[in-house]
Amino acid sequence: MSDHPLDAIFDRFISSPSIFKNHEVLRPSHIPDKLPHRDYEIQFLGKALGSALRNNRPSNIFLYGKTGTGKTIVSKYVTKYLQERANSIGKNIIVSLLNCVEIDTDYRVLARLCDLIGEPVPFTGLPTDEVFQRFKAKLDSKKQLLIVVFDELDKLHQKSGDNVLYQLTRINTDLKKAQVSLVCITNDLSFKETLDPRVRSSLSEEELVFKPYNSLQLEDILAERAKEGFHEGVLTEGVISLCAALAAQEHGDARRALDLLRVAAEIAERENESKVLQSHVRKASKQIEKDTIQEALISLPVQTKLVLWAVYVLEKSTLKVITTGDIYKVYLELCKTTGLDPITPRRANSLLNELSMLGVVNTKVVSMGRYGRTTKVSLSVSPRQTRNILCEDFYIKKVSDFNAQTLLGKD
DNA sequence: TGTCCACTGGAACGTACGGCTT
DNA sequence: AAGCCGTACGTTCCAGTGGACA
Repeated sequence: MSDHPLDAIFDRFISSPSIFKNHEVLRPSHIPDKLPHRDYEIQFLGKALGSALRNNRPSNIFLYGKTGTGKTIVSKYVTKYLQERANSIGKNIIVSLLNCVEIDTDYRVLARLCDLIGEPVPFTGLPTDEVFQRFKAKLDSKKQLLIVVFDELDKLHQKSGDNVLYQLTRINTDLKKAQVSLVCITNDLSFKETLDPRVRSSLSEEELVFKPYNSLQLEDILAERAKEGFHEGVLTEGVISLCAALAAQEHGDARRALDLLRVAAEIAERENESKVLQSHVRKASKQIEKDTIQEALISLPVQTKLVLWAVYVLEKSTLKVITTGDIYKVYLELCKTTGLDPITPRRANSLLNELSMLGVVNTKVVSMGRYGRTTKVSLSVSPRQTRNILCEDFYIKKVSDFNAQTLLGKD
């Protein structure tokens, strides 16, 4: 017991005090008591939803703003307190926050809402219409207000259209006891134009745009959280402002700023330092970028990985410009070697577009006149990292030393 | 000025699967 | 057991297109 190989490491955790006082406070999901620089937004939403306490159905609300501008947290902040106050006077308000990145079909939206009001439904098997009927019946079984917050609504709309939105905006005419209000959040400013006009007008009875934070405002936000999150004096001079400045470069994203600060402190702790230094923040910045890419790549389906590998292989070749045609040629060869059934060019093209959405590759549609119209593709993440991550895959391993040169030479 | 390449990207459809209702 | 339903992944078909070249 005295000479366990982990003793040295574990002892360090026991003996030296943690940098963190409360780790949770530094997560973007935490809702603090104060939200600096969002007073107006909080008041606005509070006024809009407050009418619920007076038995009126609140207007439907549209919230715009880029990522990390506080849309989600302000919504949570306001609805949480609204629920508390409603409970204290015996009113029944249910709030459902739906993240449309995960809940991206009509069926899933309704299934989630059903779960919430105590009408569990299977995750597949029922007609969507049936789920809606059940939801409506259960909801109307007593007097209550349901506030549905659609976070990143554009993702739901993109995949499944506005069917469910239409139904939900109309539902109040059918309900006798219960009422439904909608809060829609999106970071796509032009999104509203793509909605069905009927849905659009009833969804945006009220509207609010969240402006990005500037560097100073981000500092305030970080300072506020740091008070609770860290022991006193562990953040050295300039750490907070560096986090703020780095995040402000990326359109004033508060989530990013918080992540930077938290990860920087984690790195400091791992390095057995008692204080967080600016160098830790820089390391954190690199680390976060790396993690994001890794997460995106590792979970890709095999076919997508193979298409990406084709891009990688071509990037390594002497070719100056990579087009979809070349990628497909290489892809077919990769399929031969790995023994996988190839997908069609059409499908490969879709996968390439998905990779572009993820920010893994750059794509640009170009016309080469006589020589047709195609898409120029390039890797937008480090090739070395792409290789390291993809080569963990069973199939990619088989083609890890594939050389595009011979193939291109033949043509 | 018109042609025509090498695709792009929308739409409809097919298949496999888990899981429901009757 | 039969008949649906939603989801994921893929195919087939094909009209549309930007711009270098004859």
